[in-house]
Amino acid sequence: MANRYIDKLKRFATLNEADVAELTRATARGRSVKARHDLIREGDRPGPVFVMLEGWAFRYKILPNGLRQVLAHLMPGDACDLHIGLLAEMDHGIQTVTKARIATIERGEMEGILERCPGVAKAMYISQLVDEGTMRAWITSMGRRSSAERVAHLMSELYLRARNIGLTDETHLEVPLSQSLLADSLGMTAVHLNRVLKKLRLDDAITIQRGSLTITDPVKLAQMAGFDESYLHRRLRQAA
Amino acid sequence: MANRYIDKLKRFATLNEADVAELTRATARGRSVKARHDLIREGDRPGPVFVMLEGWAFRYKILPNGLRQVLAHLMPGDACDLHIGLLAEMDHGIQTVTKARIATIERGEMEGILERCPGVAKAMYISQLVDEGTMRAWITSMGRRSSAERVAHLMSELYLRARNIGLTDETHLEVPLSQSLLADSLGMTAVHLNRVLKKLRLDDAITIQRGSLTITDPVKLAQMAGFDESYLHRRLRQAA
DNA sequence: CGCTGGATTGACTCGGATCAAGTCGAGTGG
DNA sequence: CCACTCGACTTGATCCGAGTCAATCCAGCG
Repeated sequence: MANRYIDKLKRFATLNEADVAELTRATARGRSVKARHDLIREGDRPGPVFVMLEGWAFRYKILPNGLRQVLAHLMPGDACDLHIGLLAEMDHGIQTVTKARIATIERGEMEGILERCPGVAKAMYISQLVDEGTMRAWITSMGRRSSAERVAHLMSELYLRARNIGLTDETHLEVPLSQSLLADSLGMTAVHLNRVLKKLRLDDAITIQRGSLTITDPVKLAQMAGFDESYLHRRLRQAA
Repeated sequence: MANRYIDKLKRFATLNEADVAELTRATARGRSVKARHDLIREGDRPGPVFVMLEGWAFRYKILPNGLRQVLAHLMPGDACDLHIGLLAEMDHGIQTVTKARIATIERGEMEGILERCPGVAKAMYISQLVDEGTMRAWITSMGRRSSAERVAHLMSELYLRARNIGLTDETHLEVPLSQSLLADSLGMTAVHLNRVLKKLRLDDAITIQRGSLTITDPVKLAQMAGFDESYLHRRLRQAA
């Protein structure tokens, strides 16, 4: 059975059989969760590390005035922070978008894995660095890109990440995110997002319809996004 | 002699004498760097982990069109990513604001410390989680707060972080950041930042003059920022 | 004493928010 | 099978926060 988490970690470091066995064991039990369910809420005490096996989720914060900001999208193979258990409480919530299957790894077990399997530890740390790079890209987008550039950039990010885990065909990808969720990801209103999407459609860059994203012109999209894919770190340091 | 890095780590976990000795040794040699000097540039291959002993610096990205986005401010006691060496190249640069003193810890040495000193490792991981929380707060600010709220929020962050390392008196703090640097931190223009600062001054919330920040009304400031200081994690998990 | 880089202010423009109607599609129940 | 409903998407009209452009102002300094 496919385990996208292990597949993803393999992209970051060489895993030997023992590593894979250990990871397979740790993520064997997956529980199912329904759509729009909070896996954890802001203020909660962190539980075990968890890993998305199937389905999408997102990290978010709610401001006192009720506004929501999405902080990251989690797709199959993504995990929360490795050391999440060190903090007393969550500074943000994580909610599923779709039905999902989630594996949880208890804190002690995670520490054991990091200790026993240096290859896995390396892959997990790289994965975390990549996630941080994505956050920096989001800050940059929010601060210094126009709304059309922001949309193009997010779509590029989602497309490339999905492609890395085999969720795309040539130009096409299932994106189960509503426009209001996308708007809350990009720091704009749903109304304005809708207009930007229309413009991108008319410019023959991308089309989103019923949860299905089509990249009409990848080059144009990447250009208008000012997208630098190196931040998703295809170029990893080779040496040990 | 004061070592703000060790002081800061002590806030996150209990360090025994061996831990302190190890850290003292590792950060003993500090080199001096002049103001406005790039410690590392986007695209560079990461070198050793480094730690700010004195002075301020900032992480930043430059977009193709020349716009700059500041991603984080580093003050004494702050460090770059622990595992920075795992990546092939930097996705952002780090530049000093003022003259600074920097300690560098080679990769092998850092691995040794993480292995030999679990207390230090824990403190460093918590410190990194706090930095990530700060990034999430920035994304939230950029996406969903008005410009005045953003300014108030950043000033609250800087004040509290500075207070944690003993750089403030009651209401007062040296902030060596120019208005254009602040504007690039907050995703706005220097002109508009200037107007917002004026408004905050007239509202008797804060005053900035010649690099000196005065918090006139801390309560008002925190209120208008919607500032939740728990994200700087004063409440850490107690248990081992 | 004039030069220079930051800070400040004013006049004007524009991107994106807000407010207000619809429209469309997938269920749901009669 | 069709009317009803509800949530998500679209579109238009208007408003306002923030950007842009362009002058100063001011302190520090060679």
